[in-house]
Amino acid sequence: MTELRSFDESLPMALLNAREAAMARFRPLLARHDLTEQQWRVLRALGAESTPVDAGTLVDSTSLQAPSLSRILANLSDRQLIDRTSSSSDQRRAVISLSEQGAALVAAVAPESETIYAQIERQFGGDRLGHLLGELHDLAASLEQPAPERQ
Amino acid sequence: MTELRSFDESLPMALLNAREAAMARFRPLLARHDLTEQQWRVLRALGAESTPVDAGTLVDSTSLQAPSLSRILANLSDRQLIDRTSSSSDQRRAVISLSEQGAALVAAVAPESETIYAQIERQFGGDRLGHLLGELHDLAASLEQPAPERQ
DNA sequence: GCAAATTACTTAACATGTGTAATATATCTC
DNA sequence: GAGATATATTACACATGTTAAGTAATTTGC
Repeated sequence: MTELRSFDESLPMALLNAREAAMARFRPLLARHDLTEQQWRVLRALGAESTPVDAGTLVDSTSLQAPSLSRILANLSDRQLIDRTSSSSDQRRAVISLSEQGAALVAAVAPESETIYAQIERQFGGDRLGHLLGELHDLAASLEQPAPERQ
Repeated sequence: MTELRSFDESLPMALLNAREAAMARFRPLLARHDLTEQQWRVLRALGAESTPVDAGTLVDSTSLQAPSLSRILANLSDRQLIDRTSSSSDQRRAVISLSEQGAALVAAVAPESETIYAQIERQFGGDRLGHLLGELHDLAASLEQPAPERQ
């Protein structure tokens, strides 16, 4: 009989717990600004771009599903945090950018977010955290490769 | 002006992406057995216990909220995957254990899960993965400590 | 140049989950 | 026994995942 590995040895559970613990630090900040995690992911992604992006790009960079993103964009647009137009060369494409208000919100959240991040680095160790980040990226990259056939 | 750290440097995003990548490997397995991630977390937690547990214990071990757990238990109970009684010594306490069917389901999923896990270890390196798990546990542990006051 | 296929995005519908608050019900404390 | 506390469930409002269908714009093949 195959023994199932314990909770502690489960990679998905370890990742979930670590993320939960990290988000617990950030969630109050987002709540103060009436933002869900996903809404913040979108605003953050937009803030990272120097030029307006289309919805497909956002789907990729935020790891959200297209229907979820549509709803979130509608919400952010209602709140006037983003501007939406359509590409002149391809009118199917939505072109999205931070509005002035949206940019101001990102600018307001950023320093608080960095403060929290600095706390985490002090507690866990900056170098150690940097190394962990690298490992997480590598792990995600190898997992995105198809599983090799067993020889 | 505070520059927001890029997506790549964000710990929550890195954890989310890594978890997504990992779950992508496991999700088809769960789907074949008509289980959501959370339902599986509960069954797995129950499978790990040698004795029946109460709902509060499950809340802790699965990182689910009590109301979510209640609904999930109702669902699993409808599907006869768990048995629920109440403690004779304290009738507020729900006493939950895997049913015979539930144990059979866990036993059916376990070997497939281990196969997937072994693939991940082959791709990423077993030692490296073990070390990463340790770091994730440590990170979660330090994050669960209250943030120290800045000196 | 036009019908058919494709692409990009949106909308709908449904199930599930989160988060907070309110509600039994049982137990404990005085 | 009255009131406080603990355990679990229920209720509600909302966000998200997922699948499917819909709309409009563009490209392709003839």
